[in-house]
Amino acid sequence: MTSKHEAVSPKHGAMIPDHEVMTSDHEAVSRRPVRVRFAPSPTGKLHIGGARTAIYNWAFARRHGGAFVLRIEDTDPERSTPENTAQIIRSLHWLGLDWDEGPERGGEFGPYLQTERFDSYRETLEHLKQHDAVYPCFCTPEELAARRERAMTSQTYSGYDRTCRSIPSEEAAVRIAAGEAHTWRLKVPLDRGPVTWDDEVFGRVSVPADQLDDFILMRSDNTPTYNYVVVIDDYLMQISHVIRGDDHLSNTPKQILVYEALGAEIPRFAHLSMILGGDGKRLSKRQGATSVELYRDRGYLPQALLNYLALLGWSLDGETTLIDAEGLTSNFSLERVSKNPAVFDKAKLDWMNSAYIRELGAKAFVDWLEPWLVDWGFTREGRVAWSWDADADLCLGSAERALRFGRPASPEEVVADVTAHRAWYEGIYPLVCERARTLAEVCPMVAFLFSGEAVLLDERSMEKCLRFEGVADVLTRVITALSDERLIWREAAIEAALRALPEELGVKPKTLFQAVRVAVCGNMVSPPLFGSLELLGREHILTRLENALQPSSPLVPLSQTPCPAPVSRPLSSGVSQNS
RNA sequence: GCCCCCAUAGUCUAGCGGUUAGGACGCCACCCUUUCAAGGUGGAGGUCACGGGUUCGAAUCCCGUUGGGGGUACCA
Repeated sequence: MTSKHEAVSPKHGAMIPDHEVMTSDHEAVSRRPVRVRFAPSPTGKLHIGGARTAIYNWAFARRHGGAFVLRIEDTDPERSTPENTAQIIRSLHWLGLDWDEGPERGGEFGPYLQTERFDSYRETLEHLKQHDAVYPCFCTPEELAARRERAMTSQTYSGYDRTCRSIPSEEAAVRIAAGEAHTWRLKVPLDRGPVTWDDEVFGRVSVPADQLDDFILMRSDNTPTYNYVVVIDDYLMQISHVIRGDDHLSNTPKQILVYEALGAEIPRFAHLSMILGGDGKRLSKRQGATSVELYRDRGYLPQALLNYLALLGWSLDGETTLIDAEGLTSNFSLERVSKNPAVFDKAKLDWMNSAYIRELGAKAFVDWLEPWLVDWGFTREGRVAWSWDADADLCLGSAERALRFGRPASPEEVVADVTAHRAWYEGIYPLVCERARTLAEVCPMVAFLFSGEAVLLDERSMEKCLRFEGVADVLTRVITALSDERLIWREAAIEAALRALPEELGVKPKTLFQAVRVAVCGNMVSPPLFGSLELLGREHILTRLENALQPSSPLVPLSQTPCPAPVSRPLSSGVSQNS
């Protein structure tokens, strides 16, 4: 770094005259090898905004054949945990992102945990001391706070007043030697004009010189501050483009000053506007789900979340709404990143997720569904029944209102069943693929397939579809038709066998089919009837139809004592989506 | 207080001096239909935040105002 000290002009940005040229994507990547990083601090789970930042970095790196680095900013010992780091990495993997360098993976610019890089920060500080770019400050936090408050009320505050900057270096050395507590501050050049850079997203940004503060690089406990370490790391890791949240926009001029003090080449900056909640405020836990993990647990597919987040603040052409990882990595550009803060719209995510479910295919669908089947304890043996309370909306998939009866299968039993009857489970896909918006909705939608010979009948549905003059005749005739040994138990054949009946019985098709639907599925809203009949099997169908003939016992002969609904998946993490 | 940034229908966006302001989600209607969906067709919804300029012509360029966001820490 010493050799570069004189090499770079402090007015780095001024060398390129034309604003347009600077913001063009081509120019942005032609300067040096593309190396970008995502640098979360492990103080919580991967936030939806962080995920988008990661996606943009990743897509940018892949698009330009550059390197994508994962760096963990764990310098805050109070809030950082290894568990959070592991969790963030898991979420990034789940989203389908991969990186070239990072913790666990390694790389030639490591280590990638900031807590393992303290030596670099101290070494660099020595370098800055030698170049007279920093000075020790003996002001105590209390003094600083008092002065700040005073200046603030007189409306003149613009950073540290530089009291200690005028202390002669000999005197400072003596005080340090005597053990006096001190921090190290950046000596901002007094004759420095405004700090200006050309942001890849925001364009030219300029901050007046008098706002530039001699901020602290090294605390009195000899630990470095964020605005210092981020520069050292980006510099040492040879990051070419810093793509990050717009909450760092105001930090950028400070950081540029550190680059200049170092004589280091200044990377390109691209700031991403915030993601807001429905109330127009910054997305926070109060407004609903904010972590990637929570979306996974709510039944969203990573492809859908990736797609949604990618388009929340970036557009390919203003027309494209569905774009996969491949499309993203071959088309992403910072030029088309929006400056506007974006409101997170769950309804659009839901739509997108349903679009991806429709494209999943039966095989992949079962893979995704298996954990949910485990949570609900569903096996073909059919020992569980579900019901929804009468006030629940008559729509598919309202798991929160579910009551469970019977004895759910153990996870091992479920997995074994899915493995043994793969084809049968794949048969669920066509029943739900055009109906389910999330994986979480699937199990309640097809619960009637897992209660064996019986099903819980919804009161309102019985009222509407099963209580009419002649219902017994209708169901009896259906039973006869379906009992026919010659009937091949396939969807098409079942349909053919039943199609003729309404006319024969002199009832409307709807009357007959809805009666069968309620008797078999327990509800007047259900997946397609004939496919459901095929999957359930002739025996159970006939039993259920006969049960429906008994007006006195509309409910199943299963235990009618509810047992607790599953908690690990659909109802996990309890935060309600009230936005 | 001071500094920086932003502003196109409820939401995400296209637009980069001349368009009937385009697309998507959501919403409404109709078609399809045994339910719910999906699909198809059509529709409502924008004084392009407001006010001044520049220009023959402004959503687009400039200046104010308002509103929102961020920063202003020995947090990151």
